[in-house]
Amino acid sequence: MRFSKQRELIKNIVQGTNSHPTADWIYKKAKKKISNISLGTVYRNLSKLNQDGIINILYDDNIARYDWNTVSHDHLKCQQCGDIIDIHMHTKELQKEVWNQYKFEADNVEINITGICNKH
Amino acid sequence: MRFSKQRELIKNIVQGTNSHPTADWIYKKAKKKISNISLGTVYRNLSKLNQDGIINILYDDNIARYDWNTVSHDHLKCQQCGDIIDIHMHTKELQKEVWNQYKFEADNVEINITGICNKH
DNA sequence: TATAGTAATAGGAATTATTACTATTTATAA
DNA sequence: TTATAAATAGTAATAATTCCTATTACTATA
Repeated sequence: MRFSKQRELIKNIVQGTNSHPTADWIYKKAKKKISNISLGTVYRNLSKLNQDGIINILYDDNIARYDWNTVSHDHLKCQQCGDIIDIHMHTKELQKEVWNQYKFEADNVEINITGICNKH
Repeated sequence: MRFSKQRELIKNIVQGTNSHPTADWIYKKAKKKISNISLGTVYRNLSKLNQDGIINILYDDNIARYDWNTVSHDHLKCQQCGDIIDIHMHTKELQKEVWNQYKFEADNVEINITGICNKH
């Protein structure tokens, strides 16, 4: 992958926040540094960075959000403030269970939990 | 909730398939019976039926799919054929765990597992 | 039963999110 | 340097969803 300052900026923006930003949020932030950056560039690079395992995509209902954390894949979503909190659950047992029960070869297990976070 | 033949039809379409259809699929199917039904009507009624607990919404990446099965909330998604299989996992322990670890009051736990199903 | 008032519903337009296309620019390697 | 392949900006297209206003189902009254 060839270097580009746009991609570098986009990567830094994602890696600089814990807020699981949307493409649009990243675009607005990027515009402050490169004023003529295009939204297409943002989307293209986000998906490229994801393909290379540098960042992670998660889907909050029907919109894509981006996460620097490529290890833990579970999330708590607060229904009151909308915050999304990264957590790590032990999923190996679940993987075994779906094999035993359904003969399904699990590759990735993702747990999304909604509720009320400890700020309320 | 007032009766409408559009909603009745939409409910029957969702309840008549195991394929976790998208809004667009339901719309096309509905058009065969009510040719001028609008996509907005389909969306509105799907979300109304969901609010009333008659059907269930699940998100396959960023597109909404609808499920007659309002009990089991976990899914296996095959990466080969795209099929989505309803399963039921025990999530009470997970609920307890997030309370103990994060003081997060879990309301709903949803597990999405991707991999290869037993047809391959 | 017929009618009038009203709130829910419908269709279609509008909005939002994402992807595709193309002419131009830029990073990199010979 | 220069060739060239990849990336960009800008714009148009598509996809997914929500909003707006005319229409309709339902209820109470005559």
